[in-house]
Amino acid sequence: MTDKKILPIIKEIRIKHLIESLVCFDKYPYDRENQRDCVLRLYPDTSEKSTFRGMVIPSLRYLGLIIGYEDLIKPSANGKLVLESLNQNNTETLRVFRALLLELDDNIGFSTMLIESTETQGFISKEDFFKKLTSKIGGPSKRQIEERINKWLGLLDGCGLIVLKNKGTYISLNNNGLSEAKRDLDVTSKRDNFRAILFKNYDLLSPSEKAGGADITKLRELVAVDFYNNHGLILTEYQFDELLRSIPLTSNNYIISLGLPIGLGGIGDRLFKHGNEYYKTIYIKYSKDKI
DNA sequence: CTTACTTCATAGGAATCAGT
DNA sequence: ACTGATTCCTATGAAGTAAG
Repeated sequence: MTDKKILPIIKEIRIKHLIESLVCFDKYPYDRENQRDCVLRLYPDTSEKSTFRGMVIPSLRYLGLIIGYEDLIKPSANGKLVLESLNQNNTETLRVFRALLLELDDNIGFSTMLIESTETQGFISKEDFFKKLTSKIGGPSKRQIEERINKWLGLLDGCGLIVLKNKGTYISLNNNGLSEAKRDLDVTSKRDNFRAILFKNYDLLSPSEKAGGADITKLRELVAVDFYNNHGLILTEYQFDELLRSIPLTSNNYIISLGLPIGLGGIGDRLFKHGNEYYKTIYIKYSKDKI
């Protein structure tokens, strides 16, 4: 039984292009035509098929920055974090990118392997690293596997988690970036505030947004942005789900009920897994509302 | 008109290509 | 050999169509 990881191919790894494209998806949510035209302006003299569909959409989706398909594409909550960081400065945007990327990377284990590989010399040659990886990364062909690894390393380099030296033939860790990202991904500092911030943002929703239960997708976004703007903390979607699962659904003060997707209702949303079920909406009832 | 089947068009992702 | 762009493949679903 092979437990080889399948590493997706990320065609577009230039952070600048990724971010500017993401801005397009944010500027025109659920408006494919304008999203396309906006993105194509970033790639002059290229076709929709090659850049918009061939590069930008798959890349942003793999990176978890957009959700939905076809006419229902918009930024994810993680994508919103990146977009919010644009109000700050470039350093800050890279910080958000690093944290999100390191979280994704944990599924593949690059950084873990790199930490092990570089502890004696401080670096590892790309050749040696490839040898280490080929037994762990699956793919259709050697060349494809190498391209995927190279793209991923390029991303890690571009956001400051690693440093590619000597034209990329040597890899070393960017210890500052890596430790900052690890701190940013530490969930303990977020645990205490989570319930209060969740409830606060739930309460802020309009009655129509709460009718029939509030969209968990929407709350993920609001809560993450609140954590970021008001506390400087990076709460990823994964962490939101983890924390939401960790709070009791009933207490003396409130009752939380989760709603299943109805019909096609879940399309364009990332559903919330709790137990063995996937939920779309959340409804909170406070005990002071009791009749 | 409805139904059951076929064809067509499109999107997304995988793989390959081309200029430097 | 790299980097950026293009082409290829396949699933999905819309549109078309002919028989009942």
